[in-house]
Amino acid sequence: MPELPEVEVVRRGLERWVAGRTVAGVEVLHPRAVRRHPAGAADFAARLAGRTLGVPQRRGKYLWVPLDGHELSVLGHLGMSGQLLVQPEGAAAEKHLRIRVRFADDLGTELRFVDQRTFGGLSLHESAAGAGDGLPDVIAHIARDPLDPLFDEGAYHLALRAKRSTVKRALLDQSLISGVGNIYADEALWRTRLHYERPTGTLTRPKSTELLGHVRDVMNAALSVGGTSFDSLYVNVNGESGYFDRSLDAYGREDEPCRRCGTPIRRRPWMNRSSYFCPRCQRPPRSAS
DNA sequence: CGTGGCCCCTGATTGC
DNA sequence: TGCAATCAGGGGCCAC
Repeated sequence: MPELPEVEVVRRGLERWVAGRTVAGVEVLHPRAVRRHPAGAADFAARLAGRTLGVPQRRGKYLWVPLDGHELSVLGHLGMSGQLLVQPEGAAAEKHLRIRVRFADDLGTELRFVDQRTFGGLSLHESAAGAGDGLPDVIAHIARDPLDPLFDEGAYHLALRAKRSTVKRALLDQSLISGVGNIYADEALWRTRLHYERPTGTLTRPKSTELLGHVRDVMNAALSVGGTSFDSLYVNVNGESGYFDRSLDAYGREDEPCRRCGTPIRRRPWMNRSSYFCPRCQRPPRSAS
């Protein structure tokens, strides 16, 4: 489940259902699910067993759970199709169940990492130097996300202007601003009336500020209704869908009328994905088609 | 060095 | 019905 709002929904679910619990045993059912764990599946399982889970944290689309002592954290990324589910111990295995975490208590539930496309995974990492929240060292280069109180807006604007790139690429650059993916990038650009290929160097400070405001607004709105779910692939830890798909203005609305001007929304192939935009509200820059 | 292109994987859907 | 092509909320890696 991809972008910031969906990952935050999962983080909250983990905080409620697994924080404070002690791991009894771990089963890795697919090696790709722990490929970011350098020492391999057996080491991952062995080092997690017996540890107590702290309060889950998130930066952008990454989430991590500090272990007791806080020198080590479980890092998770959902990729395109990953799910973290809290299931009854006896529930039938999901088709794409990759990792199972059993607990040493009698609550009767376990944590499952389910991932159809195996782009996501779990791994164990040391905490970055000076990070009190157990931030794993391997994601120290990921920028703070726009909902983080410590997000440095001034530095963000400067870095954005310095890029020799286009605005949507910059929004998706997780080292510049994290948590934004294809859906919320298109939504924020629509709200700001910006074309996705607008060169970053031509953005004025007010326009850049407006775009950032829309990124925050659309993410907060999505978060308040449980995120965006088109299908059962994108659910919270209890398997429930969010409702923000009903509120999307651009993403997935090809040929449907723009809610501002009625012009049909267009879809263009872009970076092995798609960009959705209103051809009237979001005029392309001179150099682009 | 940044930047852009390609690849990793499985499954649903569409078109011939 | 069958098969190929296309597409999907991500990011790492590697040529330029």
